[in-house]
Amino acid sequence: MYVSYLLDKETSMYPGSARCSSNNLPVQNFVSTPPYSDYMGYHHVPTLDTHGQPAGTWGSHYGPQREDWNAYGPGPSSTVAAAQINGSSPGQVSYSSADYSSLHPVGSGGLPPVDTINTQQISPNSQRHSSYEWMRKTVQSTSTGKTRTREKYRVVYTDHQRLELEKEFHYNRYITIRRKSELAANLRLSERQVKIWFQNRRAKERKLMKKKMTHFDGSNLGSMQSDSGSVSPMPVPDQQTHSEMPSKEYIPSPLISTQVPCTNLTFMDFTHGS
DNA sequence: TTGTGTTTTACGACCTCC
DNA sequence: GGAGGTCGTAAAACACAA
Repeated sequence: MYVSYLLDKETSMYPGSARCSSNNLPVQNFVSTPPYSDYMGYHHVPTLDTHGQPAGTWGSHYGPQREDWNAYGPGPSSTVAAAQINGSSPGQVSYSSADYSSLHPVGSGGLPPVDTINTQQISPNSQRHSSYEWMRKTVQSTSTGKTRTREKYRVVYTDHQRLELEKEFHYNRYITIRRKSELAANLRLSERQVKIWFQNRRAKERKLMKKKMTHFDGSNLGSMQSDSGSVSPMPVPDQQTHSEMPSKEYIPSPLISTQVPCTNLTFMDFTHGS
């Protein structure tokens, strides 16, 4: 299944990375336990607790929501860094998909003030996060002349954030407005970040499928062909027709297997529980 | 340690739909 | 017109070979 793939990927991808080594809990816990044995049949049931932890503290380890990070101050970056590296781990917490918004209304949860987080103290990557000086600077794109503030440019999501996003992605590749709002609130991300993450994730999937198709082109393409002879490994939404795009009131279907493509790398056994 | 390739966030341009 | 889609791309973050 993909989540285990993700986790395996994560552990192999960041064997000694700040993400893993600093989080202490999330990834290690995920991997050391049976790969989401209780997650195999992920159906978005409200009682789902992927970590065997009582849901209820979701998001408490994340800083304030970063929607546009109004002042572009040091807070958000240190927040994310803190979320990644703080001994308090997102992995300790879990959420119940359907009801976590009620459990954790936005802005609640006793989130620690961002400015109370000492990034130098908590970050093994302190060489990266220790100074705010670089954040104050503005990056000037040489080709376009566009400017971006560095702290705005890119943050690294925690393993936990990414895991939850992946889970949601497995449930449905197109997130509803409501779920986006819930997820954003509970992951301490902005809705925009969640939206963009899904966009990027779909792009990644298309890229992988394209890569796969080019691989099959030279080998056993025949096995990928449908009865009509057309190659349709996955229902890629047509940009022109948006045939796969959800309507604004799109209701996610629990029939994941009919919506989520199966590749040997990604979406496997998601509805079969083993 | 360093150079290089890949992945991950984030954005802009452009499109369709409501 | 706004929201959200894809596509292309920038650049940080990361992995890994030399």
